[in-house]
Amino acid sequence: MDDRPPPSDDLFGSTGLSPAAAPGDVVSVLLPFAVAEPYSYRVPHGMTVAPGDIVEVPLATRNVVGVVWDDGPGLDRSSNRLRLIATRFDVPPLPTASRKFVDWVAAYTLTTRGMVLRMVMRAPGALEPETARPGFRLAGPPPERITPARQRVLDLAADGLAWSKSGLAGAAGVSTGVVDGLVASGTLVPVDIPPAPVAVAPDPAFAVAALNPAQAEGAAALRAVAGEGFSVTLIDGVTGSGKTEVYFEAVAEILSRGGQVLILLPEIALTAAFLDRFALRFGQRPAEWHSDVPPRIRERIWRGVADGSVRAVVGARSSLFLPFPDLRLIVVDEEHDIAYKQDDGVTYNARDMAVVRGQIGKFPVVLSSATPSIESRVNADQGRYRRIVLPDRFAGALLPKIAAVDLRIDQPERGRWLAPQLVSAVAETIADRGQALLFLNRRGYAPLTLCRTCGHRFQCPNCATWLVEHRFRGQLVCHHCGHAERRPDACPQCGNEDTLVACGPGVERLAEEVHARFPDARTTVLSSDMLGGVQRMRRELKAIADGEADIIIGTQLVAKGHNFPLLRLVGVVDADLGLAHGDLRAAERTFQLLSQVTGRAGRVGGASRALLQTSAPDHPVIEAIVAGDREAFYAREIEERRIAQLPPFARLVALIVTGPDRASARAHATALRAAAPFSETISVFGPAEAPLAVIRGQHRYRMLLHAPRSADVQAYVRQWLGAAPPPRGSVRVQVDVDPQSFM
DNA sequence: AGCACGCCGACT
DNA sequence: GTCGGCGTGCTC
Repeated sequence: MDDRPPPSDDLFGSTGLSPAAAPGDVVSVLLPFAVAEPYSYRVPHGMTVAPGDIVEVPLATRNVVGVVWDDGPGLDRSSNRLRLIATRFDVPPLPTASRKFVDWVAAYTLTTRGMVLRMVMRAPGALEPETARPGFRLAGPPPERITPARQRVLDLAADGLAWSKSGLAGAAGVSTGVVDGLVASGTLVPVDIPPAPVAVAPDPAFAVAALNPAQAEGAAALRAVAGEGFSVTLIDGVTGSGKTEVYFEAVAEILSRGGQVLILLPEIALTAAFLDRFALRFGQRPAEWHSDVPPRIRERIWRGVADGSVRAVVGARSSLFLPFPDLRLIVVDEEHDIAYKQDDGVTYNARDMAVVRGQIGKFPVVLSSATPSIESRVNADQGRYRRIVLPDRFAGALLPKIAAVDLRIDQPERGRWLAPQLVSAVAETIADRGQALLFLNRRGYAPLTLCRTCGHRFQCPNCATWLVEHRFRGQLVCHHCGHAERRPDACPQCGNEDTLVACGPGVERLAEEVHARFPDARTTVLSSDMLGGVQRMRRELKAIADGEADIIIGTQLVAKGHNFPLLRLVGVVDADLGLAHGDLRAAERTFQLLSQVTGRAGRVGGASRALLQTSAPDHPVIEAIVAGDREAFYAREIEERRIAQLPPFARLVALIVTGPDRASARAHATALRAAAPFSETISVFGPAEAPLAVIRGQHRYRMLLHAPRSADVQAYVRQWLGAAPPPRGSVRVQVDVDPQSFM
């Protein structure tokens, strides 16, 4: 996102304060699913409603939850057939800012407002009043017969507080029958236990951090903008420079003024450690919001956010849609991360939408990254965003020395993946009691399995992809749809045994080589498909931090935020991996990933180094990483984007046509292309079969729309889709505004 | 989102 | 010959 116009009221029609609607009046109600527009309902006797009120309305044969919207009545057919609102929930109304945000996101992403509202209404139970838990309190006369068990219960209940039955029995070491007996005798009386608060207000003064001069300057700048309406600030500092401490000061400022804050993180896996870090600074954990939070807790957080009692939320991109009545700051951590752009039914980029939410709510937005996205960097360079640069590593930690290993000269042996130079570096490091990290962004054992006799390759039955061998599990797995099959002993095509060969390396295969080369080293493999889930992962990370491993082998996830204090060497096994396909952001992503993973080394004390195995040591991305010259990378990449008129110097929209067979997808894509309106400035490319031609049995064709920054691409696409024949059968058209990838 | 309506395989 | 699979379409 960049300089596109701020959300303006005329985008949504009437947004002025609508008066409460009285019985007999007709109001618009937006429903949380893919209906195009709000429906009209009549307000029944004895009820008044206003925009934002959450209501239950009849729809066909059942009742559904919806939100009274700001639109005027939209139905022109005889209004005496309108149905009545069934109930109005006794919960705070959805704030005006949230409603404007829903409208804006829908208009920008070209989805229906209902689909966006669905992302707001993701805690259905939150609308019911919170049920108090039944409990008991000491109040009545002592029982006629006193026993040792009864006495223990009474001693505990003497505090006069409300106890749950099981809690009281458990603490007294008796069965719940003893408690029942005391209830029967009237000694204990039933009371409601009020629900525990889902999050305690953080204390902005709990543990104020000691900041270095650069951090202090940044923190002061952020505190200054904290009350000044909308702005965007990019905190740009290398890994370990203390960006979090700086934006925590902005968080503290807002908390001390009584506002709500939201911190977005790209990955759920990172939140646990982050919550602890937040608690160290603010004395309390913030509320946590992502898809793995259990439904009960989700409901309570949703309610707490809506009533203003939850003051700080840390969450995934979906937390942008929580019903904050008084949000005054959003921080987007690791703002460059592509995890912010995804499909939750609506294709949106949470970083960009956070900026929009700030514009609507008139509060500051902070973007933080060691490797900012090209978009954010350009916005900062052109003065649209404030930029805070943190140049140094904190507490004297040094940046690692980085060198390339030229695989054309220093070749690994056949069937091996580590070049002699990297092998000796690992040997030296572990001999010296340091840890070595080998990074390979490929899960499993081998990315392709083929038959040496007949050439058969194992392909996914649902996708146009090769199956990846996972040897520990004995399976061949598709990384796109999850299809898994047992790895056979014989080739399914020619029937020959012992003829299947694995091609290329994955982390499992790399581990095999490491075990062979360093049989005495303690080796750990970290991969997102690791058995044992989050718990196991947390244990492994702690074990590594405690020095219980010598060599760590990992995929992408080791690059992200985890701190390995003993790490002395990072080896990137295939630095060229991300540069292979001609994606728009291939160079940017590779730069970011390599910066992050090499930044794992030497965070605290001690000399450290990183080695990048590459067949293209003179590639600009590799050169920039080796030279430690971020600015060279940014300057060059920004200039290339400008010359090629690619984002952020132009706008792109992808249209993806999917169908159950190649012919139907292709036919509709062709028909759609023919309907594209003529434009002097907007060009449409394609359709072409997508690089991933089939996913989950869906055949895919892509078109790409290219427009100048000033163009209203949404209006163009809306007109285009309106002019095109509607897709028939199970053909679908997916619109992706600002696509991140061309796959 | 649900729920009904509508056209093609395995059963009492 | 029916029961029912879920593909498609509609709900103020």
